[in-house]
Amino acid sequence: MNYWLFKTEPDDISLDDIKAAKTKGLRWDGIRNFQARNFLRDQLAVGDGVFIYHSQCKTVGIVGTAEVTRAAYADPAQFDKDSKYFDAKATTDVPRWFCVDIRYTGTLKKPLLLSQLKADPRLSDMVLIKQGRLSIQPVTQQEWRYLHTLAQTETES
DNA sequence: GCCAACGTTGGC
DNA sequence: GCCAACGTTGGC
Repeated sequence: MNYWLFKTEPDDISLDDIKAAKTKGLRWDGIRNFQARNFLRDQLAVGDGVFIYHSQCKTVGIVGTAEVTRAAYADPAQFDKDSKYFDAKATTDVPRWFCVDIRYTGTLKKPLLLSQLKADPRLSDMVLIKQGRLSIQPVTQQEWRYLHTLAQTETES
C-alpha cells in the first residue's frame, strides 16, 4: 500500500467531479510527463491512497482523497488523433502513456493550503515542497498520516 | 499575465 | 553526448 498526490486544475477536473463519479470512479489520464508516467505505470496499485490537490486556482492545496481502483493501462487518448493528448510516437504494441482509475473517498474538512504546507517544518521533505512541477508524486506514510491529523478527513464512500 | 524552474528536443 | 533553445508547469 502506497500513497500519492495527484495534481489537477479544478477548472478541468475538480474534487467535486471525482465525487460526482461516485463508486464508478473516473479515469486519470492525460499524464504526459515521464517522471509522473513512471510512478503511474510502475508503482501505483489498486487500493493505494491518493491526495487530490488543486493547482492553478484561488485555493491551491490538498482538498480531498481518493483511491486507486484500477492499475496502469495504456491511455486511450494517445491513439486518438482528435485528442489533444494524441501522440504519433505511441503504438498499441508499445504505448508511451498510461492512466489509472480512481474513486472518491473523502473531502478534507479544511483544505490544506500550499502556503500552510510550505510553512510546516515537518513537511519540508515532501516532494510537493521540494519539486514544484510534478503532477503525480509519492507521499510517505508518515506524511499521509500527519496530513490527515492536520485535516481530519471526513470519510464517505 | 509574469516569470522561475525544469524537462525535452534537436543541432552539432 | 553536450548544451542552447524551447515549451510547459504552476505559484504568485
